[in-house]
Amino acid sequence: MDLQLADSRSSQIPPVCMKCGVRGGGVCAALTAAQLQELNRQSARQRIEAGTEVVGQGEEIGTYANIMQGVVKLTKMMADGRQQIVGLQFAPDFIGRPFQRESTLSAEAATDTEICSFPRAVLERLTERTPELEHRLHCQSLKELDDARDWMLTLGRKTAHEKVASFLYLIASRTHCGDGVKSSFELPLSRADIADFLGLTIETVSRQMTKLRKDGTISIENSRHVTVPNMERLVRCAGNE
Amino acid sequence: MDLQLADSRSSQIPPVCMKCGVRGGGVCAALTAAQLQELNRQSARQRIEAGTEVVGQGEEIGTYANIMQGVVKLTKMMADGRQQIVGLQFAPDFIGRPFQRESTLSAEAATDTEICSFPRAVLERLTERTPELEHRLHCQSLKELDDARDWMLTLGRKTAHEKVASFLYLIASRTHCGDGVKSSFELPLSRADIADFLGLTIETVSRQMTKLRKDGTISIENSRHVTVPNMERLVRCAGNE
DNA sequence: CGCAGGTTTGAGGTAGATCAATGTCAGTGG
DNA sequence: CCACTGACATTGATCTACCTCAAACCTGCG
Repeated sequence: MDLQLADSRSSQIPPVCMKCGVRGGGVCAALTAAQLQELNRQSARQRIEAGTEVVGQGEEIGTYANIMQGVVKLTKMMADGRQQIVGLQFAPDFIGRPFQRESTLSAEAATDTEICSFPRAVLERLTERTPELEHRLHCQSLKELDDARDWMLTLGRKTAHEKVASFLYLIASRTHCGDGVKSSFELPLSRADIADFLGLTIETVSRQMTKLRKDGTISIENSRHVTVPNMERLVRCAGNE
Repeated sequence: MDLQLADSRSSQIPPVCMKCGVRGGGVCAALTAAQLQELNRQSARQRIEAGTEVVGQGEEIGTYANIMQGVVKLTKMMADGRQQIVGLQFAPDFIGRPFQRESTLSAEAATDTEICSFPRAVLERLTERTPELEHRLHCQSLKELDDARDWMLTLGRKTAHEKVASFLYLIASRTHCGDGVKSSFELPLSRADIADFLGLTIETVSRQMTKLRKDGTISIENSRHVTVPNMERLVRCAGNE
């Protein structure tokens, strides 16, 4: 034990962690009360406005973070400005690429977001001592890898129609309010972001959305709010049969 | 120590492992001699012909494996037969998705391949006891994730010309024979596979290859053997500036 | 009201798909 | 040695899904 504090408070879970809605689901669940104390001493809850960058492509990684609320998009950009969203993260996901000094992508808040961030070094120290923490991080990496590969199939082999349906299905399943048949939700992304996620243009996204609306597959309350009367039908449109 | 054997031989690295060319680079490097013994008792070296499936999409995962030689492609298939390669693995990569019963993709030998395979349960038992092993697996997952995300940019935002150049560059860098300027290599994939990797058709791949040849960016000895006189030029074609 | 940011709609062009033919090369058997 | 076969690759002609460019349309806001 290289923890200096040994009084009774050191074994209490910090109040902010007690209140944290995502502690059970996030990587913090792997930590003891004492470790949470240690982490907590160097972490900061932050509100981040939509559109703000958390880490930049090519920048040194200074901090990691947990998402407490909101949606964060991971994007890659080419030298000429073409852009691709390569991942969407929701609470209680962990943001950051362990074991690497420089980020190969940029992380940006898609919606107004709350994160709990802490210095790189603190997490790495904890990871070395806590196999369960590395296990949690590993599981998250594997989940992200599964997501990425699913999306590669979408990007490489689906039509624009199927891509847009796949996207709506993805958001519906992450936001999961509804009864399994019907579903209604806010889109966390603008049309431009959706286009960057699907490898399409804004116009094509828009056209496919109106096509799905005219089909009756979805209805659009306003450009950000969508409801799906019959989920199975959307799944069929997405090509997942 | 729940290891039963305690004689001197139990602390020797098994002969087959001593001869193994990839032990240093693969996940086995995390294991003690005793653990290698344990793993070795249940593992099998296998030669696998090009085109043979190792695990199938939707099948239960029975075994994991290390690639000793050759190239393995990871593919996803839609219900109607459309297909996408979502990853290429080279020696000494580990094949398998830890902590999951059923495979969401299929792994198939792209070239004639040698693997060292072992039952799922053995690896999982070792992982629980050996944080260093999980760390190695974690690092491999992260590397695969980086690769997947790089490729998402390629799939979503690059032109057919750039895609083919990116593929050639990828193979050149993995095969790394050459001096950094010039490079010459065997393609481990048929035109059909390349098309499935790039989200294109065979015909488009072929046309872009001949275009690159007529440019002088590459020369094609035979359909499988390519040489790149100037690597930087290929990189420029790939859109990586 | 007018203006700005995001979204939709329209007209026309093009990269890449599709369909079909031809070419190449390693076997195989006469 | 040369014809025949089958798998794979290239080439050509046409078609279409998606892009590009341009205009109109919200919705909120000073």
